[in-house]
Amino acid sequence: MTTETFIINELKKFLEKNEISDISIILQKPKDKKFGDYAANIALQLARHLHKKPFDIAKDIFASITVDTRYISKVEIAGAGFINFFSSNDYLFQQLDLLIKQGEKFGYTESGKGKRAQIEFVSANPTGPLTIGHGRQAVLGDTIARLLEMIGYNVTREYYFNNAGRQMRILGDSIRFRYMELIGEKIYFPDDHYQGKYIIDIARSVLEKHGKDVDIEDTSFFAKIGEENIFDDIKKTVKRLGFFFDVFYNEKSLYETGKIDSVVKELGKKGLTKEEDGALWFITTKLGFEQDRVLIKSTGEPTYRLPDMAYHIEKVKRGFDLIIDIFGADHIATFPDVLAAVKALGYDTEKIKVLIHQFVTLTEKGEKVKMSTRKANFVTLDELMDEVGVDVTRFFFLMRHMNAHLNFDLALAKTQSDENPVFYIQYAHARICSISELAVEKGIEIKDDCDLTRLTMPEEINLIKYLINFPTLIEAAALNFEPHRLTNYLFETASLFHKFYTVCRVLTDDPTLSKARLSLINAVRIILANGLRILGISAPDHM
RNA sequence: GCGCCUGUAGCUCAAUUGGAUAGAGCGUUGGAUUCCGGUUCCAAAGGCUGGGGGUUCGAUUCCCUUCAGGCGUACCA
Repeated sequence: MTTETFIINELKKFLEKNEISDISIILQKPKDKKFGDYAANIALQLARHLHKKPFDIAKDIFASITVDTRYISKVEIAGAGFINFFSSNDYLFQQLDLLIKQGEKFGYTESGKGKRAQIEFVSANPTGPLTIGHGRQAVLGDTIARLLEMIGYNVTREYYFNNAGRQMRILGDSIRFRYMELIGEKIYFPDDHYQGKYIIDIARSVLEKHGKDVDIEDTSFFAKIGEENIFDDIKKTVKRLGFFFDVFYNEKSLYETGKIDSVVKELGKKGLTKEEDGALWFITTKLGFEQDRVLIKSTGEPTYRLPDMAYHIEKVKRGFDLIIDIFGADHIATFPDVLAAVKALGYDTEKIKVLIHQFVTLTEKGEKVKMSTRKANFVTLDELMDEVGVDVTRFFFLMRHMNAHLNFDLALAKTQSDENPVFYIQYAHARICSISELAVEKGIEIKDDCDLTRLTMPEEINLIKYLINFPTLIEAAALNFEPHRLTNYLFETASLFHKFYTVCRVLTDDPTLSKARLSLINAVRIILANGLRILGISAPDHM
């Protein structure tokens, strides 16, 4: 049992005794230490209910609580009627011991055990290298997947793509024109085609591999080679970021298996489609939307919407307990009607969570840099990693709430300075490793003779309290899909460690104290390493 | 016009999902090292949480309104 469940049980007893049922007990962790380690606002909640002053209710509750020193050391009433609980040191030491024994396993929980999650992200069509915008999404998606794995989920990382249609024709033509240019033909390169240098590189590779006799009218040949090249690069970029996709889902397969047709038919049966101006429309106005949407253009080509519906139906059918879509803010309007169709056809959309992240604003020397694949004045994800490294790239993308615009100051990111929090955290890890090595040199070894009760300084106790909260934090970050909580937590952990370090010497003349402190910093190292692992960031022994 | 997101210290951002005196980093100013890694630590200054109403014991958080910025508002994806 944890202190938290102990306190909740005590409060429940009070509620049962007074036959109160419609109140949920919420324990908070006060920011200010003088308010204890856990605070209950239950008396304030009950005030209206019982028509009594909160403070008087708090007094009644206070009287009913037994102080079990295995969990708590004291209870206080404060303010208008908060009840504050203080953890006992016995409990802290026991949890610290558990942390050290579990080591790299510490932080795993089981609330998602046996459940399967699918998370779809990046899903960029193969028309160019991944940009910084994709980078934010890639890192967010992978880290959310890692967090879900921490709480027991089995996670499928999925990439959905479309290698047909207008965009691919433009890609094919872009390469074709560059190829013609290379073999000495005079060409006009249209403004709305892909301008990037990578197109010329691909054209050159076509020339090297296939010579000068390629059919220069065959757009689809060039498109196919372009797709292969670009996908190879995308996969390399993703690998470099530190993960891989389990599934690349080709939109085309939805046509081949008849799933697209079946969506059209089913929507038709429900009376949700109509033909107008040669196109087939989805009558979204029947479902409460402002305007109807085109499903199949008058040219006979479907819009993105139709395969998206079929794809999401497939996701539900595949039996996942949790389905996550990550989109950039520019796709904000594209999913409500897709989900509405899925729902209208009788599939459970409750399991689908759509996460929207805001854009990355790239600034260089105070000037905004506009990103566009078509125009090619973008900075690619690879270029960014070349400049600042994988660790900094990942951390920067994760440290902000995804709803907030991310201001990526390229100049600042390029300077690998101490302004960067990732170095601060890694430095703490390296410093601990260094101390531990020195301890070994001095012949100080911890076996089973470590007396944690020697840890009594406020800096030590604060550190322990913060460390043992790690599993709770992971759980919250995972369930809310908020990786930035973990970056903040690790920064704070490093900070508490550095504060401890300046006040408490680890290797002293007192062998039992030294061993206790060595255990403590080992616990810090475990937390930093486990946390960084979840973020996909290295935890170096030396820097 | 309408929809979604955002607005918190000079700058970049937090705030335990409605809690107690709104916190960090950078920057500014001033300090700390005979000793385990100074890429560290301590302190000071800096705020009407964009403005105005409301809901209640209590609001940065929820509701209304207004202002500012971003993204959408396609027979592009």
